[in-house]
Amino acid sequence: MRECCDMRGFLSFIVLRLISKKNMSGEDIRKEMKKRKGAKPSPGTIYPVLKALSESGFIQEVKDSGKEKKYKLTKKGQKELKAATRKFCEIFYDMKEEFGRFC
Amino acid sequence: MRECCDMRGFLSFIVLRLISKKNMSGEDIRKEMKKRKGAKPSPGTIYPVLKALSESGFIQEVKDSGKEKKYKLTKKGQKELKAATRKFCEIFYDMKEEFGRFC
DNA sequence: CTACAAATATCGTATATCCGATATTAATAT
DNA sequence: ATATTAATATCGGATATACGATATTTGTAG
Repeated sequence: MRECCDMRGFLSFIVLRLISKKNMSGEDIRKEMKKRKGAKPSPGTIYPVLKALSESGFIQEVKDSGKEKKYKLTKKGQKELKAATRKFCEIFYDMKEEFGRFC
Repeated sequence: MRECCDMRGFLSFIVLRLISKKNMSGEDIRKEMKKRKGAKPSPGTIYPVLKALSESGFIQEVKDSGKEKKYKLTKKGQKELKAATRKFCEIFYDMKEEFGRFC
């Protein structure tokens, strides 16, 4: 249901955010996470997420040269991301100060 | 290990943040979540988190009149919150714009 | 065409959220 | 003292992260 406080969609949220900025493959995402966090998520983490997001119709494969499989956001995915962002901000509306201090 | 991208500590993160601002009981936290999200987390969600946080030494019961059991952050909890905030900002450093638009 | 390597896919396992339901505790009202 | 009620605690069950290991696909080099 994910009605109330379910924080379990955060990895999907992050992936959606990344893909929304630039078409990305699983490897692209893993590299970006490494840049941000210092460690790559394991393949067993990222590919199932991509699959689920794809099956939900939020992302879509893009034809591309090379062996990578790039994804782009669908219309549905854009709506989902917007809704998720709103929720995120409702929970963390008071993070602004910390963003100033830590980021 | 929660080394890389484990987003599964977010509820604890939120609870730690709330308690850091004001000593709070489980009910206080549920009410605050309702204010932010429109729905209360179920008791089965919040009390186990409080218990785990307490057993980890991050929060501590405070004597209080009334039937509520208020918690405060411990020194260890303060350190944990600071570290968690830093991690949070590393992942979401590019949320500033959205914070402007949505919050 | 074949070998290689990179990217992707899948599997088994573990833990952290989550919920609803039920039980317990404890302050208060009668 | 007992009943009421709010707060807390616990339980069973579900799903979303996570990992490491293994398998499969696919582009490229030879």
